[in-house]
Amino acid sequence: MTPRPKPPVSRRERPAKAALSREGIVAAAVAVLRAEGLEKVTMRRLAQELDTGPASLYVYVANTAELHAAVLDELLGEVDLDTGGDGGGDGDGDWRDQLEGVLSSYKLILFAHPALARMAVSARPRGEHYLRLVERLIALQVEGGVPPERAAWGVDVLLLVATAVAAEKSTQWQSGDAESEWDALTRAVRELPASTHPYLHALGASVLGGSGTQRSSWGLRVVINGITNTPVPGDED
Amino acid sequence: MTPRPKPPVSRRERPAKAALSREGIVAAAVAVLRAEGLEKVTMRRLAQELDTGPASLYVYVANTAELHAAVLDELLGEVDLDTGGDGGGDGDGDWRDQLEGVLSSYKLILFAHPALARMAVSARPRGEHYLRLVERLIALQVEGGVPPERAAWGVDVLLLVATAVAAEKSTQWQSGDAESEWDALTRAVRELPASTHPYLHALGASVLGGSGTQRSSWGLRVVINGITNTPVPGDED
DNA sequence: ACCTGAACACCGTTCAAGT
DNA sequence: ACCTGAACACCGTTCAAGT
Repeated sequence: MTPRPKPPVSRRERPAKAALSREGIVAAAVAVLRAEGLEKVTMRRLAQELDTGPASLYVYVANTAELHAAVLDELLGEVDLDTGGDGGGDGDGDWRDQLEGVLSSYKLILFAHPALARMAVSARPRGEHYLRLVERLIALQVEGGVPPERAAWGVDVLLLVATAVAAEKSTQWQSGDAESEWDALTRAVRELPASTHPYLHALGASVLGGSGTQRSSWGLRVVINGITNTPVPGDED
Repeated sequence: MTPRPKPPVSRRERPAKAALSREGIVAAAVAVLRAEGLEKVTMRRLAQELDTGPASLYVYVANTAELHAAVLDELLGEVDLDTGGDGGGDGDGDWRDQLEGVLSSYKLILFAHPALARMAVSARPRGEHYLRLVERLIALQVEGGVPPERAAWGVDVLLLVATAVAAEKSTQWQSGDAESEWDALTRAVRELPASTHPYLHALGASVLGGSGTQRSSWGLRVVINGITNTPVPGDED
């Protein structure tokens, strides 16, 4: 709680006054992200971190949004593409489990960075690590028997759900008053008159985003099952 | 393109110097939202609109996030809960169509307000209009034969997808250079080597969020079909 | 080319002081 | 109680000027 001023991040990575470069800027951004969160990854703060003025960064980076996107792609390099399923070397675990595994690895990264997940929902990344992930997700589906075009549509929904779940859950734990907020919601929903809101009255606040992990993995399975059961306009399964 | 200063929104609704109130603040916020977008719905701007200082608003509203949430719930009052299906009076159109109809009405509102959709992904609303929508979505599922508890979990995923699709699509059209951005992405994906990215190479950029309406309604059907095919931990269908 | 100081046009939120 | 002026501590981005 003591708000004493923090020292600049990672003095070691910046020995003297290194020349500016896109890579350097992104690296500094990742460092600040890890240490203090995306809110602090601002042009002004980064400039300070790199011993220059904010204007200088605009030579290498178009704007803040582009910078944040680059940061996300950097982190996406850590997604484990070969997890899930039987985990053995011959790689024929159930493709659904593997799909879930990869997406869980993706979610884990976003869980650690709420604000990044939020960003990813609206501004779809397109960096190399992201494309690698997309390729893998399509491959797993096709190996599982999903027609390629449907798999291509499917990857959109899969990533959408995984990203949105991360964006949602993460902000839930973030605000300190999570406990009392939840109590308040529970009470409010339970007090809804059964006459106008029979289901909410009966089911209670558990409706609105309950127990985390279980629900979110159910959500992924819903999408996977949905994909295998829903032909796109061109195919008939 | 001429950036001449805009006059205050809706001079008529604010005849003299009305007393402050939560309702008044939210109403002013909605007016500014409609006229200039959520980015302009700031404490300072609203204070100016209401002829006072920003500090005064904090008597009625905890912070900017809470204000934005209230604005969203206000708009959600316009969701059409009885659309889709056969549209006739006896109301027994297919429940899936009705579900799609209601969610489309929800999406339409979010499409008009990109920034609001973005917000809704991470900070789930809990206002009265939102709860009405949730109740309706559960009811439609249960009428269609989905076990109540599963329907409760399902409504989460349905709203997640609808909201995220709106958040995503809307920001896509927003940036003026949408056309050239899209071309650039297409080229980049097509140029990926077939050796490392066989599927992306073959399928092209259409993978990453193609033709809008068709895809997003497919996404909703995927979730609906997924729900009917995926039992939750407690039930066996 | 690349880099920068300084400025423009904003933010959210708090707090002591007033009514 | 309710309201406010003024301040604190920030933002992104541009642009003319320098090297």
